[in-house]
Amino acid sequence: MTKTKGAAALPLNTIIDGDCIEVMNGLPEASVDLIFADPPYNLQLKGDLHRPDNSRVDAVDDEWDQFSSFKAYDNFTKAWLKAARRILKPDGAIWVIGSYHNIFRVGAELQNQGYWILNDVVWRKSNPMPNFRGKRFTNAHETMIWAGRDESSKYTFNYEALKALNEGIQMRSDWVLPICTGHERLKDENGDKAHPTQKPESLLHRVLVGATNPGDVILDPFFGTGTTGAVAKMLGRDFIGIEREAAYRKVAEKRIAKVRKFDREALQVSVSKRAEPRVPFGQLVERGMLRPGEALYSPRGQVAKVRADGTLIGNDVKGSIHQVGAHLEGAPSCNGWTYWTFKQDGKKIPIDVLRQQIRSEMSG
Amino acid sequence: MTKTKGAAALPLNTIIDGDCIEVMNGLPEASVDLIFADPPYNLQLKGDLHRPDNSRVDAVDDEWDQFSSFKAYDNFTKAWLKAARRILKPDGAIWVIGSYHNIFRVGAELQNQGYWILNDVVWRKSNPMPNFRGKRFTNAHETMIWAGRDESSKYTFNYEALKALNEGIQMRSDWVLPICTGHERLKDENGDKAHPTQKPESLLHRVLVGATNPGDVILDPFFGTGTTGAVAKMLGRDFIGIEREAAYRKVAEKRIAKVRKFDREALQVSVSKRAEPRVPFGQLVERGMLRPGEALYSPRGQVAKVRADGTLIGNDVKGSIHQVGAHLEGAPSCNGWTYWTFKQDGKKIPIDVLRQQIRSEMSG
DNA sequence: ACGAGCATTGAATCAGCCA
DNA sequence: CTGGCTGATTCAATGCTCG
Repeated sequence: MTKTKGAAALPLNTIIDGDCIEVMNGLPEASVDLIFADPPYNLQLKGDLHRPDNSRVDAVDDEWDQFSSFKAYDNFTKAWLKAARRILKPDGAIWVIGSYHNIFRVGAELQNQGYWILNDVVWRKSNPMPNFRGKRFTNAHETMIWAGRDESSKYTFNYEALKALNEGIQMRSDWVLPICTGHERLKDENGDKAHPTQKPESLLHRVLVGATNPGDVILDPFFGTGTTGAVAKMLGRDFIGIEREAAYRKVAEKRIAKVRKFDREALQVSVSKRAEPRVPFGQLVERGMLRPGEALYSPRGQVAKVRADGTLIGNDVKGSIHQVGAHLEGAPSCNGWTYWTFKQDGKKIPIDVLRQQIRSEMSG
Repeated sequence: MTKTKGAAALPLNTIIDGDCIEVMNGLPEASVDLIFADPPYNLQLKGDLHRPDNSRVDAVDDEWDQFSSFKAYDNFTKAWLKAARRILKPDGAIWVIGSYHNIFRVGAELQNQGYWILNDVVWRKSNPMPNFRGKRFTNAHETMIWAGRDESSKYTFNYEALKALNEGIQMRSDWVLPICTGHERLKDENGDKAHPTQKPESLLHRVLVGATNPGDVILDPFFGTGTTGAVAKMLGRDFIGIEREAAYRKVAEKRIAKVRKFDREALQVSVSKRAEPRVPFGQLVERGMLRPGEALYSPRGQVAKVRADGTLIGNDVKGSIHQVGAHLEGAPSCNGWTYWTFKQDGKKIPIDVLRQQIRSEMSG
């Protein structure tokens, strides 16, 4: 399955073999909604990371050796973050997960390149491995950085859905979730774990429900055994995976083939009022739900009169329902919809009820 | 009180007026056991922020937190970390606290200079300020980096003391502690907060109990109102504070003068009570214990379907497990946990069983 | 004295559309 | 691109007032 964007096609729901930087550079720019990346953490640079050159002086002391290693890791980080940024849509965003070994370097480079950090999110593991030697704190968390492509990116954030996931309380930057074990943990032919750092599907579920919409394209440049792809498929999103190791690709293919998408009704999530159509106050007057000259009441009993053009006049102040409300309260702003009430059969009813009435007519 | 180290004297238990870099450069090298630093975060705030009730948030807009660019902030960070490293004993260590605005840059520079990161420790705030506009996750944590002066530093780590503080369980890298409020929060003559970012004593208590011994010398280059000094004195450690602002120094002096060593009451502050952890229903969905689209059954056999955000839809009503249950019963409220069952092997099982399962994982 | 209820507050990179 | 207007949005804890 592919989507065309200008001349180039987007290889949706496939796992691409290759180096993620080269592959991303071959994709059309501004074509991806979200990137989720779980880059290598290790600084013991094996063959897979881009070495700067072989100019390492002999008999370097530890400090220089560290510096050269960090330098190589930084070059690698710079390169893939740059390639990632090019293919992100202007309103796209990125998530990167890491530990203290690498996350500070990744975070600094994100900022250097102009990504705009939105939150750092702590994955607090409910069942971490203990520190056996008792020399440090149990390493019980990993850090994710969530950043928009630019400071001005209008990133996707499904606030209400996340609040619902958390039973009505807004979602915090620390998430308590167990590590990936049991049946979810993929095994190879020998019964050993197929990948050393397989992420739990619960983690990706929360990321994708919160930061994407159905039909969005999610790219994972370090696909591994495909947790991102599996959860994207479940949630009715499209994915693009990039992975160089044939063994991981094979496991991921098989895994994702088995996944079934949740049914459409189940994929609907709670939406914010912001997503609902705007109804101008004037429409209530035009429709005769409120009549010119009719009185509206503030919470403290002040009165304003409705005018034919949908403005109010009260206390010598004329203006919109919001402006007059703000003036009466001496507040910088005011939501007139929830501020004003009108009288019906002697009872005071919020004008927002009338707006809801119009909205339900529009949708139904 | 001073200690002599070679020729130079160490100004113990005093607050030094001046720029922290210059002052540290004037201290003898390799003379300090621990540094605790709470540097400016470089918040880069733009306009005003109001709460939904229209009250204005008192932002951290102090002059000392302003930097012209990341480059300027990096130069500042480089300079003070270098000065700090020089005065640390070979087996000394440093703690730095920050948020996503600055901590990645600090962490990368620590690594660049040869400090050896031991843990990143997450301070999870039990009572953070919410995200008022619903545009991001509640910023509910700050990050501390704990690093040895060198890779080879034999740093102090009081494993057993921390385990005791944690009711017999190994201390993890995430600490749940409240922010500094109430009587602990220092006020100026006008009754306003004396410092915009005063840290709680419980935080410093845990750091100092875990990473120093009685008699150790702890230096804080951004002393502020002196939480580090106050807790050091309580715990029988020596401190050196550096602070440029006369107003902060004055408050800190007065505060520390009042502190008595081994204040029992203060010790108890850090021991947290364990309540039964709250488990949101959404977590059952994220973790795959219940799948979106799956049916739940009411006692009278009515059916509702689970959605991806942990809400239910049944009989055209959407909402939490509690709300939909209450609606079906025509009741004002309903405990969804005991109300709903799911089917497993043909048998109906209360969803509360799944919650218990999660709780036992969390505590075990 | 005690409890209910209301006001206050905290390291915050906190809007989006249309003219 | 700017300016102006609409209108969406909060959790935990402390301390004070009032009955």
